[in-house]
Amino acid sequence: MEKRVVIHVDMDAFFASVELKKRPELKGKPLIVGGGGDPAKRGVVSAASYEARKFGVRSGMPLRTSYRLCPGAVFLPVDFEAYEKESEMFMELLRGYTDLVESFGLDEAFLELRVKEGEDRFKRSLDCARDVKKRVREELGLTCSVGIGPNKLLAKLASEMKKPDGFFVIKEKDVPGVLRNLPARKLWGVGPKTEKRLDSLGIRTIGEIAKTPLQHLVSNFGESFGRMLHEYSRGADLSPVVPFYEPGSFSREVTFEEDTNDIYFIKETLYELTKDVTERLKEGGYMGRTVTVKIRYSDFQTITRSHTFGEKTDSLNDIRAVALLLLNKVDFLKKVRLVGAKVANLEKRKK
DNA sequence: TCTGGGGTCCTAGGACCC
DNA sequence: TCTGGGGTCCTAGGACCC
Repeated sequence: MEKRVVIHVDMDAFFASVELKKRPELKGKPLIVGGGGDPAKRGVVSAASYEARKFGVRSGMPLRTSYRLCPGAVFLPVDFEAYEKESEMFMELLRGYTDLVESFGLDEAFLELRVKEGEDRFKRSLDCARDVKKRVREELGLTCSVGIGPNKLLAKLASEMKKPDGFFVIKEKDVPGVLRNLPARKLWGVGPKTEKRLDSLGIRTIGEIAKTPLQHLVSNFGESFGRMLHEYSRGADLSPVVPFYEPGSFSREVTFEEDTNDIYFIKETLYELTKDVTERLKEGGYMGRTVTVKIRYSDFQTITRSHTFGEKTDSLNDIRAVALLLLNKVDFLKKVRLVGAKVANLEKRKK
């Protein structure tokens, strides 16, 4: 019998660190990457250097807010191409250790190692993880945090523990001690909403979730999510490391610089978005069946309208025509801040 | 001070079929 | 007048991840 061990590698402040490689003279300064790089305009923080984080800047926060917290920061626009290039080198480096590498976004990956019965599971993973950190530093000039565990859930939790430049191992026997006092929010799948709902039930830590009877979780959170909370809070996770997923959808959306009720402008924008999505469809050799149009109003209310074709398609004409029909089903009593287009239900085109 | 963009998965209700 | 039970597909919305 083989056993597995999972390593999670998480690049530190990835976008910001790549920018520092491009502009070493900015080293030591607070650096905020987001949107078009103009903190007076709409956008959110994609990454902040640790110097900027000292001021309370966090990724996901509005750029304007980050400017208020840290007006002395250097603001830079997102340069996806640069990060994708760097990410590809990172993933390639990791694939040198095993075929079982699952990328998770541009800056994270899971590695799975298989070890024989009797062999110390963690010994080999420790050597591997140390080597990864060393080579990421030497060959990419970047630092990363690494976590090791018996599964993805615990490996990811471990890499979180000692950021930045961290290294941490969670074994099964450590689970009660390490997880017990962590806030519930740290658990995979627990976001702001679930955190609040748990709190209202008097549950604040992962240990408290683990002590809650399964039936109680299921009746409050549903069969699927309730069971998930029950298992994750005990450190249990059987999900495999999967090197490649077929995509399920392609989408593009834009937030306008200013809210608008100019229907022609919205239509024109939607046209461009469907064009982009269709191009990606064709490039990847996919066809889709479901087209969805998304509208976000100025009050942030977000609605979607979708249509499913009887046959899959990658025709710009079909997709555009349906997108416009769907747009007719939404009302424009309020101004619009975002419009989006998505094609889902993808299937690989037959050659 | 407002709140990006690209994804995944889940739920609930209705239509439709057997 | 009363009207099941199960399965599948579709739509719309929401939570969460990076």
